[in-house]
Amino acid sequence: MLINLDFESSEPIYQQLVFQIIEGIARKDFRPGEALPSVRSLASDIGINLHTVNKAYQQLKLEGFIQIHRQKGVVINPDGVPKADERYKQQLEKNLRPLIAESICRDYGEEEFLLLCKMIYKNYQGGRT
Amino acid sequence: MLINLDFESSEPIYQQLVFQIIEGIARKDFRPGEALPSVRSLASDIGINLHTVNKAYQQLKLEGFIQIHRQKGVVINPDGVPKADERYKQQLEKNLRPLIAESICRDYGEEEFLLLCKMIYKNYQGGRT
Amino acid sequence: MLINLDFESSEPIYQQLVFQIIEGIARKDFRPGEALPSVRSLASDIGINLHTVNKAYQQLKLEGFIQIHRQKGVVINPDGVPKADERYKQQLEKNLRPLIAESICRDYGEEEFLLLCKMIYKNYQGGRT
Amino acid sequence: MLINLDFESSEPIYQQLVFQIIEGIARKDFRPGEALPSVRSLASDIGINLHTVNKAYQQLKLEGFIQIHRQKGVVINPDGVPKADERYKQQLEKNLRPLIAESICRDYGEEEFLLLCKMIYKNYQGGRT
DNA sequence: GTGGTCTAGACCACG
DNA sequence: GTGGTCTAGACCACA
Repeated sequence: MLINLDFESSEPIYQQLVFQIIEGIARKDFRPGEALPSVRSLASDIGINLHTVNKAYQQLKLEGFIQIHRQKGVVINPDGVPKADERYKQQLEKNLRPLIAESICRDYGEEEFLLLCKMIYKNYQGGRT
Repeated sequence: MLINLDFESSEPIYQQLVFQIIEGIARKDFRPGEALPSVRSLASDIGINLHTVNKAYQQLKLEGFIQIHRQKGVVINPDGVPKADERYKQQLEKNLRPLIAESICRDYGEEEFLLLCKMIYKNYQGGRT
Repeated sequence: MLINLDFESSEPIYQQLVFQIIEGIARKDFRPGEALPSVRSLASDIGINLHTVNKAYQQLKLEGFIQIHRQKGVVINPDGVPKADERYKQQLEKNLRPLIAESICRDYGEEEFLLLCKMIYKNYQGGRT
Repeated sequence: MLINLDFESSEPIYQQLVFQIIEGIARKDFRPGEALPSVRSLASDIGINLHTVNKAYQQLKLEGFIQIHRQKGVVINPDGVPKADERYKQQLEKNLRPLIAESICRDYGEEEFLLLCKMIYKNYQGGRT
């Protein structure tokens, strides 16, 4: 399990961790039902506090990515991640708008932008490396 | 000038302000060379702290969107916004990755995603409303 | 004997087990004097730890629902469950208060609430299914 | 603001706190838009750690009871608490079932049970004392 | 001064 | 051994 944190970044560590795990799921490094390391072991592995890991796990649980079983530890949601609903789409649009607005200002054309997206998509769909 | 702030959001107010102005430029509500309200007047207009407006303006200046002159006040950069450079593209990709990774997890297909982007592009290119 | 456990729930398994058995008594699936499976057999039936079943049985014994005999095994209390006493009523009120307070906040009216209670009562009094 | 915590109870302090505030809203001690004490001041007032108060506030925020404004502090949701939805009703039923099942076992009749509920309802609707 | 984040260390319930 | 809870103390971004 590869976790790549940037301790210099202003992005909270727990959020970076959340994203790294989501990325792992997208890349199919983690399959539904697969176990994740315990709070403690992951924390010591990457050298951060267990509460930080716990916060990331709690958020992933809230969003339906993982399940936390008492004492059995943490597993990727065996039923798969909840599908995109209306709320998610609105959130996604809200997140995309600033990126696109700035791209327009900087003359970064629509074609280039879409190409970049496709490139990232392809990057994930390469599957387990 | 329409400024739409969400005081309940976890997004800092100064960042919301930064984005609203960038959006205005993208939508061509603000043209190069056009004047923006002074820190004081904008702050009192939307009922927020001077420092908050100032922080937003400073960031916009740093990124080349505006110029701040002691006498002439604040104007949209007459030379236009700096074009997208390599650094910007990397930053953009870094911002897009989490959005795309989560979309994949949620079965929100590439086509839909690209369609959403196009819609937002079209939305901005409608021009001055 | 139908036992329905939710291993993802934050409610401890032994408490779920306790409640399932209480529910069985309320529904008259279990009659006074009737035998319950031994700790061992129940544990292996539902695939949980011996200690977990034991903890549930101990709690049921403490509250007077069952009797545990070294030889005869576990039986539903032949004298019936102890009647509601003052202590029980206070406990019940303490448990109901949060539910009712939240219902009020959420505009879930008293009539609806009482109707829901009646429905649950009726549901149990249907008798052995 | 009266907060009554039982430090002996097995119920987590933060949950007791959550309930006390919900109770305050139900009793109309707290009106929509009204400010709540800051995390720090409430923590020192009742002699607990600020993180414990924070956890309670975060949960109340998640459930829509309060809003947390950056730096402006905490206020009761001005739009009122979200109405009871289907999910809430199911949760409520799930919480009521064990209470009712045990009542049936203990010969605590339906009439008495409903009377107790009504009593609690009346108790809250007395309004601000 | 406010909430957000992170660290550190401790105890407990659970299985 | 696991997650859940609580405490304590620190720094930072925000307004």
